[in-house]
Amino acid sequence: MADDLFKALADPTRRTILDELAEQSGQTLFEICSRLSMKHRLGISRQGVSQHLAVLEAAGLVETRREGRYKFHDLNTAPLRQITERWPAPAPSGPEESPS
Amino acid sequence: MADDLFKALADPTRRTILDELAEQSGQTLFEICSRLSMKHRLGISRQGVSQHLAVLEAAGLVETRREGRYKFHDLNTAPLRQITERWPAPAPSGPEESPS
DNA sequence: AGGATAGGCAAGTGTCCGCTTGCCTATCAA
DNA sequence: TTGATAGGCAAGCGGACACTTGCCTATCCT
Repeated sequence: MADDLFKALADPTRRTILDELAEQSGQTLFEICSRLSMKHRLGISRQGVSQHLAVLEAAGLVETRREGRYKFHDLNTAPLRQITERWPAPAPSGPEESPS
Repeated sequence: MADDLFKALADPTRRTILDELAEQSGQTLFEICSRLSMKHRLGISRQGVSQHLAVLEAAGLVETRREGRYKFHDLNTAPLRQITERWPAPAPSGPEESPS
């Protein structure tokens, strides 16, 4: 379950894709391809990007909607919360309200 | 930079180690080894765990302090923040104070 | 219909990485 | 000093994964 999330985040190209979708949501596969190529100088094939998107979708980080022959991709940051929830920041050492 | 962080989180055994250090900080290599073996039924060699700890330390997620022949390991959750900072939650759609 | 565009499936390849094995160093106790 | 404990270094192996290539399906436009 969480395995898919961390595996998806492990690849730098996939993280760049998330960056692009954060900047502009609803991009198609070809748009993402050209952005990776132009902005980030990433020489990667269309199928490579498609496979990355599949991994991101399996992790719940990307959601897709189909319209005709277009498939739009949207970022979903919700799964990222379980990371900081799993290893929460330590309780502050200063004086605190006792919640008992 | 962030590369080390995500790579460190990518492995399930390393995430379990973080769990153990979150539960009890300041464990030695041998303590972590026996916990992985007993609690989690993970058959892994001492060197395997040692290598995992090195990766976690390179990512800043684990800090170590040496005392005599013992080396204690502590969890540091601070690097996790850059994840949620990189892809922040979308602005709420409800009525909001205009910050202009 | 037919071409063009947007995307998908599957097999093959090279590389990185998790893990083990074997040996070495350092600190402590008897 | 000798043995035991805690940890480190380096080479080697096997599997997972990112990426490519080649071909196929679906939708749109003229």
